[in-house]
Amino acid sequence: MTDLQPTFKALADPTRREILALLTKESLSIAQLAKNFTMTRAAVKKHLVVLQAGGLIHSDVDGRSRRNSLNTQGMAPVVTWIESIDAFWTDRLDTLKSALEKDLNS
Amino acid sequence: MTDLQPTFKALADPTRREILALLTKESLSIAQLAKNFTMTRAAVKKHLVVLQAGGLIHSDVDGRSRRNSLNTQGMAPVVTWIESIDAFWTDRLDTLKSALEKDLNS
DNA sequence: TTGACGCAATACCATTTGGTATCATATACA
DNA sequence: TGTATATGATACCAAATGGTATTGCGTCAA
Repeated sequence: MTDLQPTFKALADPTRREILALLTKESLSIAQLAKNFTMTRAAVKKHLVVLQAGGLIHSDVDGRSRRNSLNTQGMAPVVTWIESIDAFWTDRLDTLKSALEKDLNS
Repeated sequence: MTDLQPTFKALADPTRREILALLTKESLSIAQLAKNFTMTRAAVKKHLVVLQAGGLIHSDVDGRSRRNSLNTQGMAPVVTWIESIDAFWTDRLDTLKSALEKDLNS
């Protein structure tokens, strides 16, 4: 059984969800991300650490900067858990997953 | 735009997720739920309040007891949000695929 | 080599959170 | 009625959390 906690915890903060939403558009450095918020870069950095612990992003060194990118595969444990709670969502989520798998295999 | 925060917050605690898992099998009173944990009944009650605020359960009076039941519809905002993140991912894969094909053909 | 720039790390602070303990309220039943 | 049972509500505590401020470390460019 994978550890769901870090991922659920990462998703529980609105700032972190907004960071993820921003990263869906493009990979961004901390400074670029921080421009979207009123808080300091250090605060944004802390959120990135939590997101990384949840397996939702990864960051790669790029010169003296650092590119933070989305890792939607990290959402998999959450999706699986939701499925386990009620079969109602299984169909909807299965459709979503097949779409992803289709893309991955094509 | 529905308020995702109460639901994500409700899901962020392992005890609360376990309560939801227990409620998938049957509706339970606070006392019955509390038997599954080492914490006090009052602590379980607090978790139930948070789950209710997240729209994930509802509780109906039943004599001097109270039946707590799962409300899987409450998961809808979360699923929708995840879809919004994943929808990007499929697009992103398409972009990547086109870029690769372009590279291969050049 | 020397700044300047971007990020990392740490100390520190206020607030939130998960928990207990305790007391109050409502209902079933002898 | 009176008592036991189940829940509700509140005060309080320790730890986690989200934030700032500050300091230090690499890396690019003149």
